[in-house]
Amino acid sequence: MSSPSAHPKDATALERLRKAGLRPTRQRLALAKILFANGSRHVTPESLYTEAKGKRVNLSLATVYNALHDFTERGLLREISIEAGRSYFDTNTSEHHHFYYERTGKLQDVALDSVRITSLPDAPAGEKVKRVDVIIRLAR
Amino acid sequence: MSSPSAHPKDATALERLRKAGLRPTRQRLALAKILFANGSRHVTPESLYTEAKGKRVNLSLATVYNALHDFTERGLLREISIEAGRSYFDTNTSEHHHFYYERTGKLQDVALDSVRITSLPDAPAGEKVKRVDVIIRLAR
DNA sequence: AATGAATTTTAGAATAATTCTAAACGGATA
DNA sequence: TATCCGTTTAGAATTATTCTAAAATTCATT
Repeated sequence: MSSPSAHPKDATALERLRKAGLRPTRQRLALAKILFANGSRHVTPESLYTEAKGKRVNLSLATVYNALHDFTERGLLREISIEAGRSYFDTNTSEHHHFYYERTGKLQDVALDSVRITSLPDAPAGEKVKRVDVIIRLAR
Repeated sequence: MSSPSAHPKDATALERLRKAGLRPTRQRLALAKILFANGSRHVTPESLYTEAKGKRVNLSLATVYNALHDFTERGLLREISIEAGRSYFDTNTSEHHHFYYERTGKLQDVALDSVRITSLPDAPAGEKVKRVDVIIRLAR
């Protein structure tokens, strides 16, 4: 096998991991390449695992869970909870919102400025607002 | 044992179930009494099961799941998904939002009018906006 | 290139939440 | 009261996720 940096996109994945302070292991590099190759994506651990396997990446499901959590902790991903019993990870870590297609379970980004929130309650004493999630649930 | 309607609150629970088209079984009545006795509440299947057991209501966890889903389908409850792997049910079915205390996993209602949303994107073609959920995540 | 310490990966077991199954039960109606 | 059909139940099954301890890999140092 050639070294990872022989391919153009590896540099990006490698840089990302380096900047995040994560050791660029073969598995993390492969996952980062899949996740950040194109635009914004939403994956579940299972979907990412299947996709990686499909690309002949040899790794275990536990590693996918580990990587998704590590990436999230280091700010490379954002976790979204929409439905009990299924977690989603979003490669778009900037502030934004979501459409959720209830029928299919798919997520779609909604630009931050297309939802205008002009008032919010104060945070209860001793607490700070960490994030405001807006989920626009869609049905036919 | 006295008949359920011998107690004042039973009438309310009974009525609720009747109106919703749900057979007022002993288990459903007991759960409805617990859920709707006071103001707005947020329960998990497990927490409601434990609470019912504590009150000497004899039922199984599966029944709690069944009842929560039946109640939700009939509009008596609203399901909220905040965290993967845990579902919450809210006795407040009117439109409103939530504070979510990440540390403790507790939910708190936020009045509809304390969050003013002055613009929303159009629903994608073929879809309708079913609901807009705003979750204000709190941390210290 | 070899060494070694620390981190990461892995398979499989363990745990947790939820759903399923099929039998027993109970509420509604005649 | 008899019957029908929805409901409850215990326990098994399923699904999602985390844990565990051993093996492998990375990275810094020789």
